[in-house]
Amino acid sequence: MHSELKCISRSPLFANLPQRVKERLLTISSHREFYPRGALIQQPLADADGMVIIDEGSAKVYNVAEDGREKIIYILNSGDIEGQQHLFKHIKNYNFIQSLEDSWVCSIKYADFQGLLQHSPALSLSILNNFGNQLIEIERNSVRRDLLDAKNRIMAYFGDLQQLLGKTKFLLPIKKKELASMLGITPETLSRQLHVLIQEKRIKVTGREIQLL
DNA sequence: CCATTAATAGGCG
DNA sequence: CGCCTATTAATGG
Repeated sequence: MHSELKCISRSPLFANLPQRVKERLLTISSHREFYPRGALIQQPLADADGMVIIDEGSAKVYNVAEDGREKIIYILNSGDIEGQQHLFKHIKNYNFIQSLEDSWVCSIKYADFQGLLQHSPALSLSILNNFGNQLIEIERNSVRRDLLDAKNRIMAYFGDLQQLLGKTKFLLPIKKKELASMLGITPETLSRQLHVLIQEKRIKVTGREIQLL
């Protein structure tokens, strides 16, 4: 058991699977490819018929509009997987995935993975739960975008981080430009609303460090 | 270091 | 609030 097994075990999605299933996963996954900061891990229409797992590092999943503006769909961190939706349907239009820092990435071919799914109820359940969680997150973001103004979207995001990290003081995991893209606002609006929030004594900002008051 | 990118500021619709 | 432009700050090679 070297880094290959860790690569899969590290992901919450696979961590609690029986040992033999993990071992099978190993045989169908490619192991720890290195992507330097800024490298494209996947791009649309590329022949990428696999799921990716971020072993170490982080990446952004995004699309670009005609005018070149990019919209971040979500951020992947260590242990996160992307692309499992294509397990059930082959869609040609993939998103861009770009590493945000030097990262190590594993991948699994759909066909292989599907075969394994049929033999492991535990793995199937694991995938279902992952789908559920992802759906909840997407719905929540969607509601926020529709119902909250920029300032409250920002605070809602900070609230998430607070809950996730258990701290009221934390570093933003991404650049403010990218945060703006995630929240569906412009960097200028983010900058301005942060100032408003500071003046309202609701937060304190030092570079990427956020302190909730 | 310098060059590029990110962040902020101000004006306007 | 988004878009545009100007200026400054941060980054990374």
